[in-house]
Amino acid sequence: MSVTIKDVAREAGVSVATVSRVLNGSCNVSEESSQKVCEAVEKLKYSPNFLGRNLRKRETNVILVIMPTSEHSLYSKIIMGMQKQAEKLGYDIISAVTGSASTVEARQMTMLFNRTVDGVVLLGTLYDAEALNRLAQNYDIALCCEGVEGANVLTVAVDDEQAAFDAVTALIRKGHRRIGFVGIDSKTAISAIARENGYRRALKEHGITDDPELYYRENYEYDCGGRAMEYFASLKERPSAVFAISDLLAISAINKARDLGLEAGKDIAIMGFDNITMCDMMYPTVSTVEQPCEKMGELVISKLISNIRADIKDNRYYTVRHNVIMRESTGN
Amino acid sequence: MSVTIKDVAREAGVSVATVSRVLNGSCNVSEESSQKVCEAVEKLKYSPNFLGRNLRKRETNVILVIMPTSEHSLYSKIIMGMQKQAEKLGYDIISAVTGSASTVEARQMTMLFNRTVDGVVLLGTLYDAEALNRLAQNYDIALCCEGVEGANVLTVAVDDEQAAFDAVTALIRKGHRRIGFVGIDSKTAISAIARENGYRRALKEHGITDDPELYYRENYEYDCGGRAMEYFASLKERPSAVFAISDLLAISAINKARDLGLEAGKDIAIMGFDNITMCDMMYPTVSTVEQPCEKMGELVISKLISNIRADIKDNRYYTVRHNVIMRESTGN
DNA sequence: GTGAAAGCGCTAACAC
DNA sequence: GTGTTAGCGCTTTCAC
Repeated sequence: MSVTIKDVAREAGVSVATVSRVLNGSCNVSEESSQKVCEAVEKLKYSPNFLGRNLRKRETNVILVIMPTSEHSLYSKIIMGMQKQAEKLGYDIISAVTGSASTVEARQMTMLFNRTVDGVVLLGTLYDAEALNRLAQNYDIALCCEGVEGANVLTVAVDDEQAAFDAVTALIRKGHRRIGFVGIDSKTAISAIARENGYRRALKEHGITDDPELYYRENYEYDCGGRAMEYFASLKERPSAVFAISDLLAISAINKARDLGLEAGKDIAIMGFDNITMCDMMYPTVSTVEQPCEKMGELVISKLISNIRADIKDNRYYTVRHNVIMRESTGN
Repeated sequence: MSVTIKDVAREAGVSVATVSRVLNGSCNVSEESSQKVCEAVEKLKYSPNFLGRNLRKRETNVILVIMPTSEHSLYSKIIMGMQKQAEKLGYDIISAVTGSASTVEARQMTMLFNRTVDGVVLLGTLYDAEALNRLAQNYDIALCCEGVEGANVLTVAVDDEQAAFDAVTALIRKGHRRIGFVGIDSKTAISAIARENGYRRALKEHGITDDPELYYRENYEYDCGGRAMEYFASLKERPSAVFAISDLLAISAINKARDLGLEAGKDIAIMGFDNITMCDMMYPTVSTVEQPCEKMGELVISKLISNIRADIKDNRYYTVRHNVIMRESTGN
């Protein structure tokens, strides 16, 4: 039923080797043969079976991106960057979503183990450092956006600590001295911890005392931002500003603040992190820290493909430059 | 370097056939052999090469989802539904993003032609009916969310005409008689056209004259919603309500209305379509038409997999039930 | 219950 | 410049 290289060879009156040569752009083939093969391909509507080709060549030229959710504009933008770079280098990018389930992630990783793809980039992962290090010995993997403490694996991310420091410093420069922190209750979320450290360092370097009362930690779910705001509003001395480690949390906080009669940007300054697309569509627009998504995507793909092709693997941690963006939610 | 089935066979002291049987759960294998094979697999950390397996079996058990953008919560949710159903049926879902470039879409489709995947579902496509019909003769494809006029291809979507009718009727029931329409300037976007038709029928059935002045058509870009609102506001007799065929357009319109001193839900009612996640996070929250995303994903995967396995293909157009959701942007 | 061997579609080494 | 052929890793018939 399916037309194979043999059929093309027969139709063109040449051997399969010649057909293969034409298809793969080998120079050692006469103009005439080439012509005949092309006609046969056309006539039979032949499309080479890549299972055969990939099996033989032991490569697929496909990279799989695994992410917890596709409903995050940050990831979408990073993937666009990956795609751009991959195309230049002759690779295809496909993606899969785990829904933050480690079983699903593991299942998707089998595409790497069973050689269906040449490499994987993990946009946030549930694997721990030990597992990643073991994997990296036999396979080409990379982390993007979110590193893992102790993992000696190719990683591309912003300097979360410095980025948070810069964001909180921007709030301090606007005169805020009492700044609430909305974070994550986790020992493993390395970016969340780094952002918290950046917050703390900003306070310290500006001589502001670190008040344990001003921390709210839960998880990345939307509603947590609102709960944080409720908590802050309940304080006898409520903060004049809030730094949330994700835009979604910041947006939730902004909305809850309004319910409580506080207008973000006027009564309270609120700052997020990531610069998701929504930030610009909100009322008020959301101040935040931008990650250079496209650049991150391009970089991680370049490096990963180098690894795929090389014998010695580059397992460095690449830091890309962030950018604090001030919008309406922090006033003015 | 890579460990193969032969290595396992040697290690276990059995033939490759037996190893294969164990791996594929065949019953015709002794407890003892099975045990030995499992130990060898464990010891060698063997993972079967699916290129070999898939080549031999002529199937991959992978379905590719191609979409214009991954930055659309509608798509994310549909894919979650697909994944759920695919897992039940022993398939994996991978996805790829075209960025609305037909060249990219075509390239991604080659994964289907070259047998890297068993089937494709298109979440909106740039192919025309003729091309789709030709493709469907040789390959298993399905459309989801957005049908194509004249394409005899398995499709799952809401009844856009009826959904728009219901949405506009809801506005009319709230007392609006002058309702602006924000749509798309296209002859091929079947869902956009259907939604426009639904708008028109709602007016007609409620005895409202169809005023050509109340149409604004451009494209799906965010800013178009704002431009529509500027246009409506410039009218001598501006509409008291606006129906946009996408939530993004509605949100853009809401924001622009505010800039113009009009509060959505009070001074003007604004309604969207899709029920993207953002609707609930906006101020005001956005009234809209919900598509049953998860259900659509499950259905299209079930049907597509049936087609993959069957000789005669089901190319019907399946309609799923929508749901009008009234929130703050339409008042009360 | 098990093994030998053919063959899935392709590429590439080798011979001419 | 071209053809023959081995073999990528796997499943599956067939024979025992």
